[in-house]
Amino acid sequence: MRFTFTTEPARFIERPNRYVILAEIRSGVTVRAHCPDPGRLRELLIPGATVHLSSTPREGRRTTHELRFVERPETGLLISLDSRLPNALFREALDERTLEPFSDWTAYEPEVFLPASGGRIRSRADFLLRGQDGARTWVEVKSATLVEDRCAYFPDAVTERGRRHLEELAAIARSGERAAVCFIVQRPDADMLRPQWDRDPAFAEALEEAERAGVLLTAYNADITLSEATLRRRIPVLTGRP
DNA sequence: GCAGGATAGCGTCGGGCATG
DNA sequence: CATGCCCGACGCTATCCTGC
Repeated sequence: MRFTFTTEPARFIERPNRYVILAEIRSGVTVRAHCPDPGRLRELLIPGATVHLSSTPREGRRTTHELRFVERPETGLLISLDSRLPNALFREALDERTLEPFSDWTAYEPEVFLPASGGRIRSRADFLLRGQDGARTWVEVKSATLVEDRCAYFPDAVTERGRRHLEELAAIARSGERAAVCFIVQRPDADMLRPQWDRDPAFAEALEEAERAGVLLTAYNADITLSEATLRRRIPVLTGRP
C-alpha cells in the first residue's frame, strides 16, 4: 500500500496526552502532531527519538501534523504508528487475496455487529467474510508495534475491550461458525507474536481460551518505508506462557 | 489521611441519523 | 438525494471520590 502523504523527520520531545505529541522539525520549530496510536508506546516514544510527521493543515484541526513513524534508535528501522493502517492493509490483502487463510471469500463486509450473546451490547468485528460454501468467518484485526528480541507483544496496554472481543469470537467458534484474529505487526523485525502475560494476563488467558475454542490465530509482520507498507510474511502466534 | 478505584478529557475520524 | 451535525471509539493520565 502506497502512502498518500509525504513526511519530514523530527525529534520527539514529549507526549502531553495520548493523542498529541510535540516534536521539533528541522527548522527548529516545535510542532504539535496528532498521535494516531493511543497505545502506551513507552518503548518507542523516547525523548530525542527520530519520528516522521506528515503535514495536515486543515481548518479546525488542533494539530498541524500527523505522527506516522518512529525510528528504532540503533538501526533506524521504521515502525508505523498509525492504528488505522492494519485495517487498511488487511482489506487490501483481502482484495488481492494474498493472505492464504483469508483468500477464499465470495463477499466481505467491514465493521459488522457480532451476533448478540446473552442479550449484552453487541460489539463489532472488523470483517465478516462469506466463503464459497456460504460459511461465515468473523475476523478481528489487531495492531501491534512493540517488539523485543524479535518477538512481537500484544497488547501494549491492558485492553478490556480486546479481551471481550476474544470471548465473543470464542463463542462464535463454539457455535460452529468460523472466527479469526489477525495481528498486524507494523514493522518487519518480528518472527513471532505472544500476548503480554505480565501486563495483561486476562487478555492472554482469553487468547488461549479462544484458540482452544477453535478461533484461528494469525499474525503478519510488515515492511515499512517512508512511501509504502507491505505485509511481509505470516509469523506464528504463541499463546502459552513463555 | 491514605490508598486504590472510578472517571473525564484529550484529537480525529467516520457512521448514522436528521434536516433541507 | 445531498449535506452536515453529533456522537462513539480508542487508551493514557490526572484528578476526584470512596471507603477504610
